Amino acid sequence: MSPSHERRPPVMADVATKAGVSHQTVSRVLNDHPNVRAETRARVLAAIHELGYRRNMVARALVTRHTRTLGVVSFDTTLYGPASTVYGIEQAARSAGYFVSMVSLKTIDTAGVRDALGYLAEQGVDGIVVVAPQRSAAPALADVPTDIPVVAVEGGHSGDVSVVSVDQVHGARLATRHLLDLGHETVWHIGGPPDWLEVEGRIEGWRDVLVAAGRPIPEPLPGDWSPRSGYQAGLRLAAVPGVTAVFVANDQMALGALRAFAERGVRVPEQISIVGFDDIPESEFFTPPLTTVRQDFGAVGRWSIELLLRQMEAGAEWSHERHVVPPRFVARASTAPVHP
Amino acid sequence: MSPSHERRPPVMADVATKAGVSHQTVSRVLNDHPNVRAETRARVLAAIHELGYRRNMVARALVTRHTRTLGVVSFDTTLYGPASTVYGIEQAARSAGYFVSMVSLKTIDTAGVRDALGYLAEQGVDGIVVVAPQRSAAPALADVPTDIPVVAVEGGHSGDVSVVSVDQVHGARLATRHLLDLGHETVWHIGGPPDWLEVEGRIEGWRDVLVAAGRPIPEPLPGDWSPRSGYQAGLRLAAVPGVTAVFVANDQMALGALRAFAERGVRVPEQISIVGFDDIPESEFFTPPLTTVRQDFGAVGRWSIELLLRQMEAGAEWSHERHVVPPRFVARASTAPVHP
DNA sequence: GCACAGACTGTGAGCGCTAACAACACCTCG
DNA sequence: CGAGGTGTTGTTAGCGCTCACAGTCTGTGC
Repeated sequence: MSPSHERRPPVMADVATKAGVSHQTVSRVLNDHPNVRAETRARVLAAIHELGYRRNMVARALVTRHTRTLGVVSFDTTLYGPASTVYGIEQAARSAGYFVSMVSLKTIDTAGVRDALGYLAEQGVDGIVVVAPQRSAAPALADVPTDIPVVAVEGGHSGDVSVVSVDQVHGARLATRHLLDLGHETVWHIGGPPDWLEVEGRIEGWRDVLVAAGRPIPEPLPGDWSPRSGYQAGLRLAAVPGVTAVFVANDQMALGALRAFAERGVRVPEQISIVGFDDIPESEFFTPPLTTVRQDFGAVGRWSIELLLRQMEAGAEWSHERHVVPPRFVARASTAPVHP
Repeated sequence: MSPSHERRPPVMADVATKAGVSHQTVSRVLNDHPNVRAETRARVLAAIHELGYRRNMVARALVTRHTRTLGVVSFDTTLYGPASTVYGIEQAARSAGYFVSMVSLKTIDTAGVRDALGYLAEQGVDGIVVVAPQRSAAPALADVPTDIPVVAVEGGHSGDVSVVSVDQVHGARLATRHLLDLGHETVWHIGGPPDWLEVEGRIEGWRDVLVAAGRPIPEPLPGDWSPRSGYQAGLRLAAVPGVTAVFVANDQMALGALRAFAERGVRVPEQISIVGFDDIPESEFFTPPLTTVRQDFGAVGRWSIELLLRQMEAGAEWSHERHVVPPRFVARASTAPVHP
């Protein structure tokens, strides 16, 4: 009831009074303005400490017109890839002095992305990173509020935004070529969910190599990134005679396939060679340790912030940039020369 | 140069002018105030649409004194547990109409947590969830700014904050008892990093059951959650004669141990039984599929928001609450009766 | 001794919004 | 028919901060 009871946190004016200066001088101390006498600064600092004063960034943002907050829109941050990317983004943002406001979408559709961007814009974020690897996210990026910089991660080539991505095609080529080099006649493929751009890139690279080598191109098996879908595809593959090499679109599905083969008594790599994609921390300890293609998600996160900050500095006269992070082939024990 | 060139986004006053009303009426429309004539509302809405107006939430927050943003402090969101928890938090927060501002710490020390809390407080978040499973995080929670509600996930009993956690002790008991029930003389343990509260809980539960059954208590082997550390511990265990059952503090280390045993020619579960903890999506497809204890991270996330919101509503006269999420034992193929 | 630069500090306005109150129209009812 | 609601709108005053500008107080050079 009594207003004295619910005492409000101290504001700049309180500090000023206590230190015997004007609120403006307090502001100068807080913003490291050069023209403040050392003795005055000390007095202000003491008052701040004594009162437990904390600057109200909301009021500051209202006048400076920037919040030092970046928005991140992502999809299922439970998956290792997005989680690592977002982690990289967050670290890079914070070391550049920015906060991160997260929106994780349950499903990626144009409306969802559009809404998320709208919310973030209302919040006044200074820039946005969209980790939206699905094709259907692209249209939403097209009509983003023009006054706020956006970087897409693994996004489409939707003209108007900067993009950071891993060279999926190249990664798939490395995997496929490795298998052909081991003497396999052809390579089967377990793919990811259809709408994903990465999935298309991996199929493209895989197909390229087979075509160039004049090998038969088996129909890719469908998957959804989950170990279970890899397991089911593996079961089907185990029943197909003559399969000796499989390129799987991610490590988790590769794990499922490994399990399926183990159950069917198909020995890896003696009878079938498997290559995954991602190089999750577990892959090295699969049975057998998985040969795979590493994506440097941390680098993707860092680069997305790098491009975003550049774009924020440049302002309007900014030409959109594209950065490609190279994948790296990691040979382990799940592949072997074809046994005659 | 010309100020007309860089046109500012429209503000409430622009909408008001266009609709021929006062800015206050626009505000009323935006806030769903009942007392606005339908015809007026329509005119305002039209003006908003036409101008592409978006409310400035920063200005709004300055006067309402809340931002509709929740802060989340977490540790290494690359790990499955924290990632899933944070995901659950984010979803629950958003469906309650809140944004989430993330801070992921690289290392958890008191200073780091304190800083993170300070930053978030400056940002004006309405509440904070701290996913800080280490003992060293507790002191920082003690001196959190008193005016802002905080919920700790897997945190210590640091008196002053609400806590959501999984019953680690119970989970460990389930795992250990299962192994004893299968006829194993005793159960070895590969533990997590020392500072973690969960680690202590799991050791406690494991030891309890062994003590109650009057079994010998082997020295726990150290680990750091990584598959590699599990692998190394597994290698050491494979060299110890008479080991028939191991309870591993998480699934990733269990994977490493599985790998170590495979390399040493120790068959699982025929010669050694293994139980993990967490039930990550991969566990079901390990070789062999891992018997483990499931933690419902999604529920943890949802509950933490639930408690936080309650606390925010209650305000000062709030007594701190504790919610415990039960773990669930999941039997699979990595355990078997001891072979005589 | 006075003009003048330079260092330091204070004053006023305003960012875009909401809350509180005032004002007005229109109705109802004794 | 005037007192008193009730619905609808406008006016004013901040929220806590920074920016632009105006002082004040030195010290320096001629």
